[in-house]
Amino acid sequence: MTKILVVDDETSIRKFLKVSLEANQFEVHEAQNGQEALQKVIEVKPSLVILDHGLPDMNGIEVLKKLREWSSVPVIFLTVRDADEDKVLALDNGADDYLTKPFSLPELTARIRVALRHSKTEATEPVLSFGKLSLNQATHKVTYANAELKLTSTEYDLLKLLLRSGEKLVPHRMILKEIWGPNSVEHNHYLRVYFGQIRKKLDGASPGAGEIIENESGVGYRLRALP
Amino acid sequence: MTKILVVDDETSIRKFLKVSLEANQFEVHEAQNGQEALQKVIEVKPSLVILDHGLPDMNGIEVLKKLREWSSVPVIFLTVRDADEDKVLALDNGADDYLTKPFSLPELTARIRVALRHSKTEATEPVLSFGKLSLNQATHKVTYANAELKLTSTEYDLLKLLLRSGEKLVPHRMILKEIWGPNSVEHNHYLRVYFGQIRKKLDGASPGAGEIIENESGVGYRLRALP
DNA sequence: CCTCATTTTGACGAAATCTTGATCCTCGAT
DNA sequence: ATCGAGGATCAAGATTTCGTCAAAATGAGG
Repeated sequence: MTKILVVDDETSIRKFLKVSLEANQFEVHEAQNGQEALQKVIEVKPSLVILDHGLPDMNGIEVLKKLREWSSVPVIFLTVRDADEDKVLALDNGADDYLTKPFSLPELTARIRVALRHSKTEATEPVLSFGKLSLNQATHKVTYANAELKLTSTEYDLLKLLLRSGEKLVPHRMILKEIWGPNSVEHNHYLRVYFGQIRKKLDGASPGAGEIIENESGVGYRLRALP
Repeated sequence: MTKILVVDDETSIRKFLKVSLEANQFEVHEAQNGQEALQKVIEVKPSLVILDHGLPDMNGIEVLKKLREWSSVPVIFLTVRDADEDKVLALDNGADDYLTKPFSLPELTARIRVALRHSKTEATEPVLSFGKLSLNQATHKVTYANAELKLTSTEYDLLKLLLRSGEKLVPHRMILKEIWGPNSVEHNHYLRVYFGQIRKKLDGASPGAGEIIENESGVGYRLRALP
């Protein structure tokens, strides 16, 4: 569940946001002042922070500046102040959005979705691995024990499919449907040929490595942990 | 210079934004309707689009949806409408921000900076390089091992696209839609011709250098580290 | 209108990849 | 021990994708 940290000294506003956001499937954490806010970002690792401008110990901008020294978590300012300088200051210091109270809840949640959408695109782990086998989805390169394999795109897709399932068995028809489409569920022979080629290339990189691909007779294929 | 596309049917607003944004060191382009807007995004390749809600031919949301089918350029809605549903609709369909007229210019420029900061790619690095290959975005000059290449603008854009991706693989259709627009995703042949020309020019600068552009059959192209 | 650089198309051989069939192997059931 | 089903391996042909060259179209500038 996506975690949101709400930072505001007014209890009523915190409670209102907590209830409202939880109704939108977010996990809400709270902080009452700047010090606690910074602390909680470390503890909770929220996906987004909602920050009030006026806090008892330090103002929102100061909190934001401190935060930006080491964190890039999205921050939405939510405050009663509507002065231009405040907005510009907040936005230029790393805030991702700025909303003025009174605000509408639908708008807030929409803007939260925008901020989360932005941060999500940056962080997607492109590497799948199993034992000494590693597949990089960004570069489209596959290595076994650091030796690069030269695979065709179909071979690559097949290996990716197995890697996604870890050591779980993948049934014949599921592989066929996924790679060759629903009209090819019969062509069991493709699998023998292609996995044969992949095994040969694995052996080329490291003799014996081909055995990482295991067949369960009549059922399907899976990856198997090698010693 | 950072390019911004302003889409609005009212000439007065376009002129006002043009003057204001140019004072902030942006290069401003204009479109009066949705059709022209989509066209200009392809031609001009702006770093950001400012979109009005009400356009003569189609409304802003429709333009946004069409745009999002192939482009991830940041979009800021700028409109007289202040209804919640409009905001939520725009934001959830891929808009990055939503401002209601009358707006303050400092706030708009601050929000533009936020949006550009998010799209991070271009804004910062004036020089892209990979191995002995180097491309200067300020001067539009490309060199390999310090020898200058004379490239046409399309060749330059293609090389820039690969350089931005480093050694990541760039799929055919992504290159095509990025350079020639979404109606050309089928014209695979362009890539062969153009990369052929670029390779020849690279070889002219330093024999063998053409091999820095690598093809993954059926998938796409990428840069490859040369010994 | 002409010129020149560039883009778009077409054609064709080369290379890579896919499909198919033949043959041999393994293992459990009879 | 034999048989048969599913699996592995190999290689030839079919097909797709690439790289290359060059001719035709386009279009900006003189």
